[in-house]
Amino acid sequence: MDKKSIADPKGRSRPRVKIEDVAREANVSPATVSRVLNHPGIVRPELRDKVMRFITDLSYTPDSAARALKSGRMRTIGAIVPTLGLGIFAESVEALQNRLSESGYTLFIANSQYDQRRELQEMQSLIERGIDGIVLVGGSHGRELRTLVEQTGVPVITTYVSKAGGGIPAIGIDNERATREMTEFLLGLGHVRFGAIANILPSNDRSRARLDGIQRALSEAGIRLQPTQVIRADHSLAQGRKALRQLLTDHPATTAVICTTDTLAIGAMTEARKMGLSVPRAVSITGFDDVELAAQVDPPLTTISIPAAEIGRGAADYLISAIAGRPVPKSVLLPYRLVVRSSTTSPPKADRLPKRPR
Amino acid sequence: MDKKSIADPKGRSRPRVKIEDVAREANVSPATVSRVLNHPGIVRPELRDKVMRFITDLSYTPDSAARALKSGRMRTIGAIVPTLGLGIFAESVEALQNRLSESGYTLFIANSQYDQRRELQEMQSLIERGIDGIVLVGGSHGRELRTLVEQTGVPVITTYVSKAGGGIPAIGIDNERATREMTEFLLGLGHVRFGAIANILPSNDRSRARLDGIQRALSEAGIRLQPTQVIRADHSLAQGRKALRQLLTDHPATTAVICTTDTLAIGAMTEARKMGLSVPRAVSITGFDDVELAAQVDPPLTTISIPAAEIGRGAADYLISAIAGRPVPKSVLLPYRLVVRSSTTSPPKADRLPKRPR
DNA sequence: TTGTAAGCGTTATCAC
DNA sequence: GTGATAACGCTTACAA
Repeated sequence: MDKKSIADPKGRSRPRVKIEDVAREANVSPATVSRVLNHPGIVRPELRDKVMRFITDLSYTPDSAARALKSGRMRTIGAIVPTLGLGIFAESVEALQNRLSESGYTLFIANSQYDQRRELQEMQSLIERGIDGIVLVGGSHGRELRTLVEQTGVPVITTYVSKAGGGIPAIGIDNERATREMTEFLLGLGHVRFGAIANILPSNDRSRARLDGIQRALSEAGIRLQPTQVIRADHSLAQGRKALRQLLTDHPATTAVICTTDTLAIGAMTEARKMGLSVPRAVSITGFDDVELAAQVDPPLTTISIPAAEIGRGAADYLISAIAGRPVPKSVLLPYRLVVRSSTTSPPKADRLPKRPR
Repeated sequence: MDKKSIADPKGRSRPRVKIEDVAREANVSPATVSRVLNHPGIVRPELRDKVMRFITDLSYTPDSAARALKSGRMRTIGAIVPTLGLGIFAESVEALQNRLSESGYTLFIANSQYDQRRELQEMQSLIERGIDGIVLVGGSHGRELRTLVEQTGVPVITTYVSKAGGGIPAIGIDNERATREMTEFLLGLGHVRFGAIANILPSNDRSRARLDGIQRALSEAGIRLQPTQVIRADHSLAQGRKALRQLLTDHPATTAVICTTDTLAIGAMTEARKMGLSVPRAVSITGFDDVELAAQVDPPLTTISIPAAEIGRGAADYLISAIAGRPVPKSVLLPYRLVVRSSTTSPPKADRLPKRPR
């Protein structure tokens, strides 16, 4: 019951110092102390300095609950990511958090486990907590979430994609364009027998877009990917391995395998080697994300590098502006980068001309 | 200025529904509504149900700021981790978050970048926000942080270690014992020429303890590790590679390399292969953490598996109990597990007997 | 068991 | 430019 007290060195607890205490010591009104803190410009410099001294002397810190109650702002941002276990999300979240704390905001983090129902729940819980803004990942979110956003008017931004449904602004890359470029790169190398490994989930529109990019580039080149040339997999190394084995069992002539994430690609490379296939000589493999490991595996992985930290910072800046009522862009398109390493090369000579094996 | 309002479908904004609105509709006093929410047991069942109906009908949600102001509890926990980029932390944090949200708590996450000053700053900022409890990683935290904890009386628990300084309770494993066991395992295999790769930082007592365990087991076996047999490295694959190269350049006869994390070990394995050394035939390499990748690399890595999710859940349970004033354990020791895979074997015959090369 | 009313610590609208 | 004062929405003695 000794609400908001501070235990002093001897264990006794004294009450938290409040604005009134500072006011009394400094011989001013609480209102002035509040002004010193919130609108320093409108108070006489000498008085302001004096008050400031007492604030630091008494080590007064405003009660955030009272402040929030009065002002309606919690100075708090929420982020809902599919999982923290992916280095790529972690990097954005760290950048987001760092940028926010520079501006006096604190970050709530929730994870949805790639489940739209959980995402909605977490969103509701954040809104109930009076969150000032929300960061989401990807553009597929279900109608309920979108109406929740509209009804509450909370500023929301979605990340890793270049556009999201329902008028939600986005910051990220053009996933489809990126894999299209990757595919064109492989086509340029002379590949004609492709396979794709994708972690498709209803809530994962990044992967969906990446797969679309592959198929689009291929069909523009007159190549149609059969259903069995596209393997769905959960996002893990083990699934990447399994997917590659299945793909090469069904289509042994495949010379290029495009994966929608590095994790899948690295799993696929491991399995290829285990099957006695040299990468890239027998089969070229590509990833997406450019995680730390991608450059370190053997052979180093050809992949798409995405500006994860920049996405986090950009999301922070967007929300801070939106909350302050400043004008904000509809969405922000960031550049990705095709990083060519050693997991890709031209196909074995015999395969360069489409010579269908019987 | 339309504080806490909700934009209705047409864009007009109506005020947030509050406890008084529910009370009026239900023909009861605000106090009753509050009681229904906070102490359902003490209100007559029929009345309670009736009020509940209005609460859901009006979709009333208590204002958390007002609630916090009045009750002194924010229903919020903070976690300060060195970095989110490590899968092993991410796993604990997710488990922590999931357990907390089951109990109506929300999680603030901050990252310290392995910097004690930043950790202190984040801690202060969390405390100013009226956080109810804090999760830390590791046991080395600087005096200032410890006095802050004592003075404010905020419940704190530290994770991944079995004991922390300054009377802060801990939940985790015995890092030193784990590497001692690992070292004894390698000794049992017949190794006598060891090397260690450790990511030592002042703030990282886990690594310190792990290194101590190695040295202790070795010295009990009559083997002394020379300074050049212990390579310090930052925590990255690239540094693991570099460290291995240096170690084997200075001590080419080394047959066993113990690393304090899987990341370092995997980097070391990559480099060993590049140097033309077979793992484990020429050199055995071990890790620590048992990340997903450890089982997937070639050869699969012998390592120590730590119960990351359990640490997260345990930390949540601890804090929830502590906040509720229930009795809590001084600290919790969790079991680790030595996972023997294929990156370790007996040393080449010639090396089994300590036969010093000139 | 339920209602009344007094704050919780702050900010903002008034006067001065 | 500064000082009273009235909320902000809720919880909890205390009274009924």
